[in-house]
Amino acid sequence: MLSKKTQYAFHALTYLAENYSKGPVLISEISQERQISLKFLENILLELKKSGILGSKKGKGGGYYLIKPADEVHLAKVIRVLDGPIALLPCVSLNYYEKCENCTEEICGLNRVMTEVRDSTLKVLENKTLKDILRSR
Amino acid sequence: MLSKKTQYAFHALTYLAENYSKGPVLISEISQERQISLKFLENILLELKKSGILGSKKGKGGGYYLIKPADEVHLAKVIRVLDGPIALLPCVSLNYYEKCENCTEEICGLNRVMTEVRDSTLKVLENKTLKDILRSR
DNA sequence: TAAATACCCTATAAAAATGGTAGGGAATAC
DNA sequence: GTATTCCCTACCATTTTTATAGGGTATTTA
Repeated sequence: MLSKKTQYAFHALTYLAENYSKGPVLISEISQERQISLKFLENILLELKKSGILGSKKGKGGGYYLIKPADEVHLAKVIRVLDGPIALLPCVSLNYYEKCENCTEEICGLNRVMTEVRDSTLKVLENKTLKDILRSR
Repeated sequence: MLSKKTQYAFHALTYLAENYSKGPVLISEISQERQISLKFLENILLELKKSGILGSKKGKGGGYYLIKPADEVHLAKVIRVLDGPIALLPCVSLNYYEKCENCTEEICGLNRVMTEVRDSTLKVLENKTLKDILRSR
């Protein structure tokens, strides 16, 4: 399951996408509109910024904004930034790979099946973008 | 990611499948062969029994055994028993559905996409069985 | 250049989930 | 009736999750 953090991230990002033309948006505005605890949201937006999804501007008239248009922000990327691996096992993760103990990948049947699961999940998440989850369509 | 519990369950179940002809197998034997803490494994096997995947026999000559042949035990079922929902959001879970707060499903874009993810994941996990993850093939 | 604005960063903490342990109870075989 | 083996409940330590607090730093504007 996706963490609250990731779910909040999606809510915040769609809000930013829907208000793209307004320029930088205040954390407090997103917090109020999407009912997310202000300080928690602050951390989330910071992580999204560090990962290159958002930009920010300080001082009056500042706030957060999408660096790329909504249809270039892939859902898989957002999940990876906040929740980490999408795969069901570390040994089949593309971005967070870790070797299994007590299990040789070549002969491990679970490894084979979970690779299949990963690929079919990514086929969706890497081809869907923020644009696909906007409210106003 | 799958919990250790679920991963151990798969290891135990494949061991039982590979020794299907032997009849009931001791917890302690599975524990040793697959390097799983005895008491932790005990809990796992009990859950698998309660959910109808395993049968058990007490007293001398007792142990745990698969109720159905390996190719009738679907991976999705095992995951659901030990880890709960397979879906990425409660509001798209088939077996553990919960309504979202602050979000109407009809207009929620995330709901639509995560339903797609769920379906593509289940397409794999509901069609693969223990037989597909055995070591000896 | 001072004051207001708004993001930046670190630390802390409560609550929940995870991973594992303990010990006696109940059924079965001999 | 005794040894065997699963059954069941409770407990515990650690980690992760979900926040909260509070000051720091950069920017704008007057």
